Amino acid sequence: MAKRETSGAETPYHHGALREALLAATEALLDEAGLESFTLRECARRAGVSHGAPAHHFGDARGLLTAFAAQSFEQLEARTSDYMARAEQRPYERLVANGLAYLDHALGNPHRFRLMFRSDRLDHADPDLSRAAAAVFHHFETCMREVLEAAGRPHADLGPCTAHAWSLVHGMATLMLDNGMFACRVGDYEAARAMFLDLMRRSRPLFEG
Amino acid sequence: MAKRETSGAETPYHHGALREALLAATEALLDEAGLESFTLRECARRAGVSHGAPAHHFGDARGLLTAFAAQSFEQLEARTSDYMARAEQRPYERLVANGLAYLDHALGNPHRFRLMFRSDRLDHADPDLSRAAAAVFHHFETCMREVLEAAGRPHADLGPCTAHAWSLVHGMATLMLDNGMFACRVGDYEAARAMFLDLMRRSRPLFEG
DNA sequence: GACGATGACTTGACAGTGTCTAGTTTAACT
DNA sequence: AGTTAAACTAGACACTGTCAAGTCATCGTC
Repeated sequence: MAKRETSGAETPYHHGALREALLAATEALLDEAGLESFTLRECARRAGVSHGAPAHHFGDARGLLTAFAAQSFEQLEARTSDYMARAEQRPYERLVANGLAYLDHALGNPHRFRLMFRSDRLDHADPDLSRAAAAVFHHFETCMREVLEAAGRPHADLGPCTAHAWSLVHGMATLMLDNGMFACRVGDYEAARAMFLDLMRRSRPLFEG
Repeated sequence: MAKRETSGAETPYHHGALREALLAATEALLDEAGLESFTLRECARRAGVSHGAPAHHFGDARGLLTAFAAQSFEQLEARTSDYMARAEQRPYERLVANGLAYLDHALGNPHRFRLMFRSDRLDHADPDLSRAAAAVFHHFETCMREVLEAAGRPHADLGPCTAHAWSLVHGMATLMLDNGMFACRVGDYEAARAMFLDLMRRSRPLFEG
């Protein structure tokens, strides 16, 4: 080959922001066709780079997916903060807002949400990922703690109550995504949200005693 | 090639029970290394046939996985019946037994359980799969109906209560499998069962009013 | 300013995959 | 006995992830 392409400034050798470009391509690929049709090579193609380039930034496919999942957890965390800030500032309403953020994140970005819990494709030893995931959990736990304290319930209930609430919202989200059983198809946000709010209303005495 | 192998009865041309052999090989592969390292060709190898043989019985990889998932749902259904038969014959105890069967199935066969909800690898239009999955759900719903009736609660609560209980146990199972968050590692059955029983005890007033 | 060194990226190869097509073997049915 | 259809083999294709080796650009140092 001569030097590069004949024309001038297109496709410089150094991409400059390949890391971000690859993460963006991953997002596009996931949203379009899901994790199963995600391909490292296609990802490189979209970023306009050769198939071997991603290895330099992420090691292998698992590394790229792990980085993307960490980013997704951070987005969830941000959404959670946002919802809680907009909610009525009472403990239970804040908890509900937290759950709603979780649900909306799942239903709004199904493929991204599935990846976040696909332990077989992720490197759970990765510090970024585990930090981001733990942050989401701790946020949730903090909400629950406020609910229990306001209701004067013993601290010993925190673990079980957190497990209960988180299992509930996580189970709902995954069943809605991967099982048609709730008669609430993907995309039917309103029905899903209504169902969640109803369950949270019913569960209230469980947490507030 | 002469006719076949020189020796006599080994590897007859017609396998005789290839369908079952392939399903068994799938089970072995999943249990050993999970869905991600499952391979149609390796599966054929284990069954002692050529790589193209499975297509005749299952069409493609999705078809084989779908058939296996249907079988797994049937196993779950059988386990549920078993647990319920052994339980104390009171509505709530039967409901708890049902949930426990679900949990044990998930924790005892993590890869199989994950596959059952991997909608991207399954053909949900398959009648066997949808029938087997629906059977599990209806079994669950029937349990809940008995609880509500015994407690004299309105029929309108059936939907929400079923959704609640199923989300709870499904969420617990998946979070235990794909997230280390419950500090209850895979294999720590007793802690998981204890946690589930505790949550079901706490939730009792929610369902019995 | 020349110059190593180092990171960013390309290129080609390799083993492996799922699926397709065409061909071969066997059993079953007239 | 001869035909038909099912069960299975064998080879090809396009594609994948990863690896090794090479090329290109930039940056700090003399």
